[in-house]
Amino acid sequence: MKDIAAVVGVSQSTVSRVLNDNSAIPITAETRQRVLAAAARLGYRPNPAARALRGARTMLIGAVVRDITDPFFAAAIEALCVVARDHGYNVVLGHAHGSAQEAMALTTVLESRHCDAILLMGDMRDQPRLIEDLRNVHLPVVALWQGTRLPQIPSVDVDNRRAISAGIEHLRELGHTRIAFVGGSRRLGDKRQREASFVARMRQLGLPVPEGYVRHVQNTPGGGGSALAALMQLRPPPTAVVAATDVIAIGVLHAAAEMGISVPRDLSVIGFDDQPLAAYTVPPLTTLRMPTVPMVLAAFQMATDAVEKGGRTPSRQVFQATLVRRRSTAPPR
Amino acid sequence: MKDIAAVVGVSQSTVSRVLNDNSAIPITAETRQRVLAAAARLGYRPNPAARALRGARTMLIGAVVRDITDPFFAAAIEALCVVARDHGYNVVLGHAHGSAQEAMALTTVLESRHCDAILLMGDMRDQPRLIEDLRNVHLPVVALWQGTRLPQIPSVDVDNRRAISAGIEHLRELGHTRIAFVGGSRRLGDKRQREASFVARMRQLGLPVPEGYVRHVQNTPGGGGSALAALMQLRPPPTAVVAATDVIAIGVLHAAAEMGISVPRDLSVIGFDDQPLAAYTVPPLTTLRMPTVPMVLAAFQMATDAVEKGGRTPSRQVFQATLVRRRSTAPPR
DNA sequence: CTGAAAGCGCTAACAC
DNA sequence: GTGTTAGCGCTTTCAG
Repeated sequence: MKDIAAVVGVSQSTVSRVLNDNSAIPITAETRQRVLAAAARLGYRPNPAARALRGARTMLIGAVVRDITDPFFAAAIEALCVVARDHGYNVVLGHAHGSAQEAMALTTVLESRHCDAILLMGDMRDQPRLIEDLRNVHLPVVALWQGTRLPQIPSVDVDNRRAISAGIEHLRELGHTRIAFVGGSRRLGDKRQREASFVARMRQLGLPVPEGYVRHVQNTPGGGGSALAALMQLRPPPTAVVAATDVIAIGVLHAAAEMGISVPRDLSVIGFDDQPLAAYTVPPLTTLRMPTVPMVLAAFQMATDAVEKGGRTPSRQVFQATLVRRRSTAPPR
Repeated sequence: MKDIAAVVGVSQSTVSRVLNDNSAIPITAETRQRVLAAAARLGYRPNPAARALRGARTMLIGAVVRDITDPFFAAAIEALCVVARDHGYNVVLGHAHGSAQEAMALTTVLESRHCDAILLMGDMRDQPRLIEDLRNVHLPVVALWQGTRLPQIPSVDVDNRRAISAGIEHLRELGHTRIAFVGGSRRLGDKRQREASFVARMRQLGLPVPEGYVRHVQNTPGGGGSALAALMQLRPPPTAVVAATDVIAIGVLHAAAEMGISVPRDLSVIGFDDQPLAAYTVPPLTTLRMPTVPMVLAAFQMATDAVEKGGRTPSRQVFQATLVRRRSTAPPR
């Protein structure tokens, strides 16, 4: 910028004013043109670091995500990228994979001072240090799919209770009574809520939840597969499975095919999320659709509002999931 | 930092030296302790902007990705996150989705001055402006899966020719001769190379490539489905399909099931990438495994080496894909 | 309307 | 061993 000031023969401050379109301070049209021309010619690019130093926003939003492998979160991140870019922001990715590297999470957070705000995607309660750090950092933080209320942190969640109820209702209408649930191994966030909701709702409807009908596995297709293997040993085995996520449901579908169990004839399967591939499984997966884009948008706006207004307004938005009927569910034999 | 200097009663530079573990300049153990204590008490966090202003690295690496929806790229980004964090870096996501918003790509790049280096993931040739910008920016750029040699830009690629040959070879050993190919709609990067390799190799083996046996569709499951529908109208229809990506292959599997075509009995399908879900499709997908993690690591190291050494060393690394035999391929009827 | 100058938080010569 | 000082690139009063 100094260079361009020198070339044009004006002061740096004038250049700054032109380049920032500072409407409060009028500039001669001619000066403006000369500056603009010189800037273009010299290939001037503002240095964000210097701007940031002056207290300007970095236009970066941090996303701390539990597990990027999960296609559901991948889709969420994509949504965030789009939303962010539409608002002139870019996204910085952190991830809090495995509590072993918890110490490293610290670094992630420290580095995140680059950002104007932070989005927590997924439950981070097993990373107390991270949350502690976040509380100290003087940045807006919004929790998405935290699945549990974190004091002082505004959050955007899905109504797991109603969603799971809708899933059970669908199966019940088809005539199922022996319904199993496959949830996450660590009892975290949404998965924990879904499991609790499942048990509560089944009881409420007077449906049995026999020993072994609620399983905890890793949130992977492999996890879903091993859960199904175990479920099919039970006497009597379930005629339907509600999976806590589509990833698990995909594993159930896969394992069923391997075991020669026909879906939906011998077994109905419901997933949760409606991730992009859910419509293309064999058979297509009936699932509870997460309104991912609206949720991400809401979280983003809560975050940027907080950046602009400065204040932290602990609030909470809850979205509803909707049942998508495809062909992995049918009446029991 | 000024505060902590004031509290301890030493100069700012001393504080800086302690906090940066500057071993060249010795500090009294006692002073160090006092500084550290004060820093902890005051909850001091270094301001990265100020550091960056001094010319220090931002420890951010930019990833410009073609399409984050693609689970393959999602996996690649995850790999990058892990690699980056192991080296103290964070990842900034840009994306160049659709050439309509090409102008916006400019912004992405401008913003990317935050970063120490940039990784291009996927072919960006349809975004000439982006590439132009990148050339002007004085940052190390490494292209991953560019699928085409970009002048002056070091790249990491997979050997599409050999991979596709291995796929064809596998089908030929099983006894297939009527083999179709489903590739990307825009003739870009890897997908283009794979298609060209397919045609070349088939000719070389003296196998027919009838009219309509090479299809161009969107890189989505839906694309794979519509391609299969078209292929099955052909007389004679193919007995095997080589898909340019697993995403397309998943769509083919799905469509086959819908159409009552049994895989692998009536049709063999080969994918490309071995994305996480490929092992859990119904039936499990035979595919050409991309060595994603080594490739990402290589690209990351090329980028950071360039950051450290300062020089741009145009170079190119090529990795081999390996055939993973699962159950979507079998001898033709 | 434009210029001069201070300062954002930090580092690195250089001096003591 | 520690303090002083200048300056990274930019914005922003405050004077002209």
